[in-house]
Amino acid sequence: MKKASLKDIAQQAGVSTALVSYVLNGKEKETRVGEAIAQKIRLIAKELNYQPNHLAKSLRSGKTHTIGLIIADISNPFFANIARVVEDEAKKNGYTVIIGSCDEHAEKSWDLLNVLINRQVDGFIIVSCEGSENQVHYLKERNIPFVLLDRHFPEIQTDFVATNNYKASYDAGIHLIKSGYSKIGIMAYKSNMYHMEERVRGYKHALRDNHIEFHDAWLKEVHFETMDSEVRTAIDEILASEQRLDAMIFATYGLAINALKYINELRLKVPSDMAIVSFGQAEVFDLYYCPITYVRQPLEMLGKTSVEFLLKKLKNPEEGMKQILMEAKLIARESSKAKAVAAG
Amino acid sequence: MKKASLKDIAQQAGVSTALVSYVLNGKEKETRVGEAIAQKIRLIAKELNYQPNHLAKSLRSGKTHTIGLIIADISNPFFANIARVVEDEAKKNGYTVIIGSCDEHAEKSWDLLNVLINRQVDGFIIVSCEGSENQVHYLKERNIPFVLLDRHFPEIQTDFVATNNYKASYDAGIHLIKSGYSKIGIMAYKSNMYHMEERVRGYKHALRDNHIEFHDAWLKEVHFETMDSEVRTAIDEILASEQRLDAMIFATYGLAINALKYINELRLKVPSDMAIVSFGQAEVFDLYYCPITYVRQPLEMLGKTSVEFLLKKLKNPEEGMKQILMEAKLIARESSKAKAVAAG
DNA sequence: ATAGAATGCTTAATCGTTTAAATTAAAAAT
DNA sequence: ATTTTTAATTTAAACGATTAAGCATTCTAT
Repeated sequence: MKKASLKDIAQQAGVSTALVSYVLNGKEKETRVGEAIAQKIRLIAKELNYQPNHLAKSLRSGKTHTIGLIIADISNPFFANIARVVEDEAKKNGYTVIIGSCDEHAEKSWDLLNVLINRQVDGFIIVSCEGSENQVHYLKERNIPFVLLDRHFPEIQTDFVATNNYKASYDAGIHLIKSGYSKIGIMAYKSNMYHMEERVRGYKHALRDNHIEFHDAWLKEVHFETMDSEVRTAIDEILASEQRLDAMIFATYGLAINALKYINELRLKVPSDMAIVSFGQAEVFDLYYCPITYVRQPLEMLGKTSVEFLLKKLKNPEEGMKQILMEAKLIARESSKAKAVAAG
Repeated sequence: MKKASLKDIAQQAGVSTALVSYVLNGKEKETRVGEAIAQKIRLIAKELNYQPNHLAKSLRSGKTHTIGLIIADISNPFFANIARVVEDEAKKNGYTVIIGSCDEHAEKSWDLLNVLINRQVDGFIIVSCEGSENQVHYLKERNIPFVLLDRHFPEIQTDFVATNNYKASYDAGIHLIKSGYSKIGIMAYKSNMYHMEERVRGYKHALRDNHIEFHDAWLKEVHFETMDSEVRTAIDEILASEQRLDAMIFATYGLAINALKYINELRLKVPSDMAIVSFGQAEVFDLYYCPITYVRQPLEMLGKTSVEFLLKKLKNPEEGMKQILMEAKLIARESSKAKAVAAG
């Protein structure tokens, strides 16, 4: 049994497709369709289990009610969760989301962008990866609506929804200092992306404001692709140095996971051998023998707001630029508890 | 600047859209397009950065090159990962995947099904939830191609790709018994889904084959929606009973996570207080103070094969029914290590 | 020279909708 | 008895692509 189309209904009802379209779209009033014929049309539609063809609708209207979501790394649970939020929120508004992960590769991101543009998505929500500025410019030029999520480029004027990473990292530093730690390192991705730089900057300022001198060796930058080995090397270096750190901030979930694995192998104890605060959030942090203190980003709000911004823009393309920085919250757990000797 | 269409190219080249279509689809030979004009068309297409409109193509061809993937619970990392595999594999073959999670609700699954059918997906890959048999029948009647993934209904003849859950669970039981445990419980979802029943059956047979009497109190069934509290109650009961269990099998990842959280709260030690084997896989199991023994399902193969089956069916709808059961592998870790007194 | 084949291109229908404009018929106003 | 309004419906173009069929040319063979 083939799918029923407007035509089929029209034939059965003995009317033109226009009438059917009007009735089924609730425009009977404006277009003055007779009550009797309207009833008949609705009945036949139900009988044939009519389902409109989205392709045809979209082709005609130029709107697909589809959002392209490009995520820098879907294997990161933070992003996976944010994707869920975006999907749910979009669905609530009658939009479908097509998700793609570029795995932190600008090239892949570019491919995705094109595939999704071909698929006629109405707009994009993008967690940008390094080196994708040109793509942002492209979207602006082509006048394709989009919102940057979680990461943005301060030098490009765009809509965005992101976390105040500077503040989050600053808070993490302050928290460790207040808990009695003073030799505090940070591990981050080697990257010139703004959100990463902000995390390092916040950490540095926390030290500075507490008259702790920052040493270059305290900042460990590793490459995303070769994280596995570089994290180990970095931790080896930290342990070998005379200035033995007593606490570390991990700027991302992935770094923390890799580091924790290695720390376990080395039989180091958290927090006595090393206190830890990490960005990102996941069940792992709860179930680790020593629950990990982490920076909780307003995941739900980030996702929802990004959808909200985009949909507003889709409804009214003239809408002004929307930018928002949301505050993260430090969730203190065992992994950063006050040093025995220090003040509680 | 608006998107260029075939018409735009045709106008610039001073030819009909037919020629442009032929050239850009590589049919110049069959349709005998002049070499000079073909060159010109290709050049103009490049200049205008022509991107074909998928909607129009699909409307015409009846093929969207889109697969609907309905997942029972995307918050389960096993499913999240399998979704990734499906997506990657589909992309390799030029297909886009639209993912939806029904959160184990048949009703939601039904909605998703309809939304995706409206979107004209070419076929489905489905991780079914309880009570969705009617949906499977519907797809069969409507002759819409689909493959069931991970879960299937033995009483309905369909294509499917799944794990041999009976064997996996049997192996888990044997492993615990060989490691010296004898009072072995299992926690599962209260469900009459086949995959769940098979897991319980496999466990029971492992006991039987080793002359261990199964007690009803050893099987704890909890509801998916109220898992949080019911898992706790179940564990409380186990601890309170005179027949104190020394090992447990968790039939799903979600159950294991909830149980481990509670076990931690109770300060029980794994495996000395209770050995554990769990289905599912995730980083948590690695980073837990005592790495968790788990059943590794052939995630990659499951995902890839399901795509393969579906695409074959799309290419040739007359293709015969394909069913496959894949073997899981038990990954032994600390959480089920041999009891001190028992044989190593 | 001329039928027939080969070549190169256009026409027009089609997929399933939407919607402005045209048409017709009936009712109301003159 | 006309004209004007109002109501109810149809027509047809459009969205952007594909493709079978048709129409001119030019070339080849008789």
